[in-house]
Amino acid sequence: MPMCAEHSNERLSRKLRSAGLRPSTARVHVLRYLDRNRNHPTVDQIYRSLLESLPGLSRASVYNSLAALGRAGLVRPLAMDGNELRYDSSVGDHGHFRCRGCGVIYDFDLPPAVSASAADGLQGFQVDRHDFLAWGLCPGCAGAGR
Amino acid sequence: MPMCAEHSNERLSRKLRSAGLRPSTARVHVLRYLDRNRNHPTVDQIYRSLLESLPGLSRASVYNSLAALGRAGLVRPLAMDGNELRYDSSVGDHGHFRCRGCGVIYDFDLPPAVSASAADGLQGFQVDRHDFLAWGLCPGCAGAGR
DNA sequence: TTATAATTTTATAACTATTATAAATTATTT
DNA sequence: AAATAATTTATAATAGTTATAAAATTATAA
Repeated sequence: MPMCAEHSNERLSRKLRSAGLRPSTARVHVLRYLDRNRNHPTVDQIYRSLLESLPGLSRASVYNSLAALGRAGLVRPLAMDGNELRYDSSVGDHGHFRCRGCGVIYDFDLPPAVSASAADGLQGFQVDRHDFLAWGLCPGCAGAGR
Repeated sequence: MPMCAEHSNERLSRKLRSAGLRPSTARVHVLRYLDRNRNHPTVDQIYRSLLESLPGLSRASVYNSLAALGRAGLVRPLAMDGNELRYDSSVGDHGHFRCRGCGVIYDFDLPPAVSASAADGLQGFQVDRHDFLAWGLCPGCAGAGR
């Protein structure tokens, strides 16, 4: 049974090219990692994981790739606290909830009306991107009484 | 005509006490600064400005004060990019828009329905706080054709 | 009021995430 | 295949934040 790595690479390369980006090794791997890991990883998590299959990969290259992917709209950054930046490959309209108990960041659906009516308060502004962020306790941690 | 500095201090001290915080010099000054500067200042901006009237003030003290004020719900942190943290003394429900042209962060009203219906997607979650963030170009910068 | 305890601040150092730089490499174009 | 442009690497520098211990302040109790 053949591995489909080449096919997957081809698909990702095409995705990068059609977004106007060269499909460099680092970019393909970063994009694939984010496609497969929908848990909003930090830059460090991405770097450490890719390093196993790409010895010699540099942190700067991961930062560069993420910045390029972000500019192209293929991924989006997520800053829920001041320090570390996380990345999300789900580009569709959804919000983010961070649990202060377990630290997990959950995606949640935004009714289309939310984004639309938020825009009502932004007449005359040109909105490139938006996000609805919430903090608190997830059902599990709330039940555990934290 | 008398200055009202003492009155102002008294008011802020009471505000701190009723929030369960000791009205230390640093906290009073940080809170007053945020009350008067609604432009979402960075920690560094707060520190540098207070240093003029409070020589000897340390950065750590500003960080400590802001953390205490944040826990008490008197101010709220705002992270619109990965690096620097800003603070907002408007605790009411509103969103934030950052212009990539001039860098200004604008407040905008959120129709009450927005927060309510966003909560629909968070059944079972206990939401402590939330924020609607948007990025793009403000009317002025959009007009200037950036 | 004085003594005691708890909290807060200061000064400093350490840490972490990110950005900048220049040389080497890689990909694209001619 | 050679030339050009873009990307990556390795390293250093920067910036923002957190940790630590001693000193100072504030609150509580005698």
